[in-house]
Amino acid sequence: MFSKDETIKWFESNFPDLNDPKLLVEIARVGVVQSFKESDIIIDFGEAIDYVPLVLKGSVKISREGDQGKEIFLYYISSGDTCAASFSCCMVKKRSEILAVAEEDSTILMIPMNEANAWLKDYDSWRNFIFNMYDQRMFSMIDTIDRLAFSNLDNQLLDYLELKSHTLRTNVIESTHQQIALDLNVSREAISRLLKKLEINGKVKLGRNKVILNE
DNA sequence: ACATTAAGTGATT
DNA sequence: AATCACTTAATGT
Repeated sequence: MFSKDETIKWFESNFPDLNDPKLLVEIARVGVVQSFKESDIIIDFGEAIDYVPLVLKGSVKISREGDQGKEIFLYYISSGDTCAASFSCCMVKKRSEILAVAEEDSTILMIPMNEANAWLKDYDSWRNFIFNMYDQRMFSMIDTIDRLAFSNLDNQLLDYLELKSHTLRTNVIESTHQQIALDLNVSREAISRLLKKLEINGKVKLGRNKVILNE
């Protein structure tokens, strides 16, 4: 473990935005430093969350429980981050919707949620910090969703259609699936199946030898 | 009507 | 995601 002074120093270098001296004193007063080994479970599904974790060292993988108990990766938090989800869980006094596992050996400063909550109104720097975290996590989640929802080829195909439509100044693209497939170096079947999806999603309309790009 | 070519589909790896 | 094998649909002669 680490002394209070060491913790504060470490804290200051990792969380430069939290530089309010009074806030640092508070953090030192109520914060508890905990160490985790790689793949240790920090927060499990359904566990009550009564503290906000601030990562001093290492990194933590946050996932959600999926359909058949499968883990769905949400995002990583690492030095200088906190888990936005844990905070929202605290606020509504719910049990954990998420699973937090140490990705590597990690050191985490636990802030009891009562304090974390009170600081929101007492310290601008704390409030900004938490809101920034929400913002960042939101974007990193959107990124991961994008990667899951659309394979490279989806976007490639849409780009291809849009480019062609733009250069030909028409949204009716007269080419066969086979031609498109050749241009994109994939099999004809792959194109047929993707176009079908795009049609179902209302992006295009299909006809023989043509693809009509919707607005 | 028939042949040809394009597109859709399921299975397999 | 590729390949295969097959079906179904559209189109030309």
